[in-house]
Amino acid sequence: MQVTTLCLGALVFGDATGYEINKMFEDGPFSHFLDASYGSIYPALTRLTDEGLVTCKAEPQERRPDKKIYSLTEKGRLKLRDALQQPVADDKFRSEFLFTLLFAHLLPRDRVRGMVDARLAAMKKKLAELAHPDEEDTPGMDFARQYGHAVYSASIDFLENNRHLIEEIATEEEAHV
Amino acid sequence: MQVTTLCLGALVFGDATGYEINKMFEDGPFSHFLDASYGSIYPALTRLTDEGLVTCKAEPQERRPDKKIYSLTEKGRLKLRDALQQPVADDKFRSEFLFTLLFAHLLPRDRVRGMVDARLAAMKKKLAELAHPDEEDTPGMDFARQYGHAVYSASIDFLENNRHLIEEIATEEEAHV
DNA sequence: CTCCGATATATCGCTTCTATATATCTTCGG
DNA sequence: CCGAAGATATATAGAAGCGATATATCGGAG
Repeated sequence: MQVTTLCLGALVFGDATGYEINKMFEDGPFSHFLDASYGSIYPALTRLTDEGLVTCKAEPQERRPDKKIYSLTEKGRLKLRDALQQPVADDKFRSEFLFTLLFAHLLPRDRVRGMVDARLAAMKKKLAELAHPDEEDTPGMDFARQYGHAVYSASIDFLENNRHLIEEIATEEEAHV
Repeated sequence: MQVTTLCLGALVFGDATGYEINKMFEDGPFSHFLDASYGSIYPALTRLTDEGLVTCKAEPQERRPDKKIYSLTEKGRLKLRDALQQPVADDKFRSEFLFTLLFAHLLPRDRVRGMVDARLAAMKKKLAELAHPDEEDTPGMDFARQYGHAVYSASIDFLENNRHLIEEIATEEEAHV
């Protein structure tokens, strides 16, 4: 799924600037299961404008470059609906954390403990973000939020209950003292 | 984390060809939480060889190009150990499935049902792969396997218990008949 | 006995990420 | 009341990596 499609999707929720679309991926509703950055968003918006799938209204601003507000066209709406009917790629999970733990036996125990602590903290933060429904959320967002909450809960439980297994494997450094 | 580091890690488990390393990402022990492809693996192995972090032994084969077997050097082993002490990137989860469901209200109900069925099937397949410990697995692999099992179990449970929420939102097509 | 999938190496083109440059406004602590 | 830091906003260069493809052979299914 290309960034152009993701941008069309973002604009379904209302007109937005490139900056605002970026925020949706960074902090906003998409942040938990998608990512895209300026380097792909701005070129994508240009391409979409060329193809007539979005329109761009430049709003003049004093002492700064124009704010470019993008809106979905009817053609863009149809294109999105079409794209959403195409087969989706498998969910992908990427974890340098788990990769590193494959080599726990090569690492000092403190390093392993620190990594587990950091990951737990990060996941608990995410869990808190996902804990409460937002009244502005669409039903789809609410579903995604609950899904995320369930998965993070399970991850945290597993890590808390099983961290000793991996920490035992790490090399004990205290012998060096 | 660069592909070079991932390749160093792959070679800790034994000498291998580029083809075999690719399989580790596609089917093997890394497949559940990492990905890399020929386009990055082969160039990475060349770079690692140039830097003396791995050695390459060409094994002549009849009627085909030589099989190039890569081995970790002591220098490479140290480099890996060093790389594993660097801060790891956050885990990343990418789901076009959840993205598409954000627009469930724009999609025919059959499409949504089909997507959920497909995702459940894919996750159950993954769960089955992760269900049983392999005697050849290292402790780190076993930990990752159990982690994956816990997360997939939770995902499947959530989807089975809550799929009606998203399916109700989809547009009912039967009215058109 | 043919065709397909696995084995095996390798590269090209395109997409996309990371980091950075530029410029202004707001907010908040000292 | 000032200065620093962070938010707003656009945009691109450079590096990295994915997906597809090309080449070639072998074993097994049908």
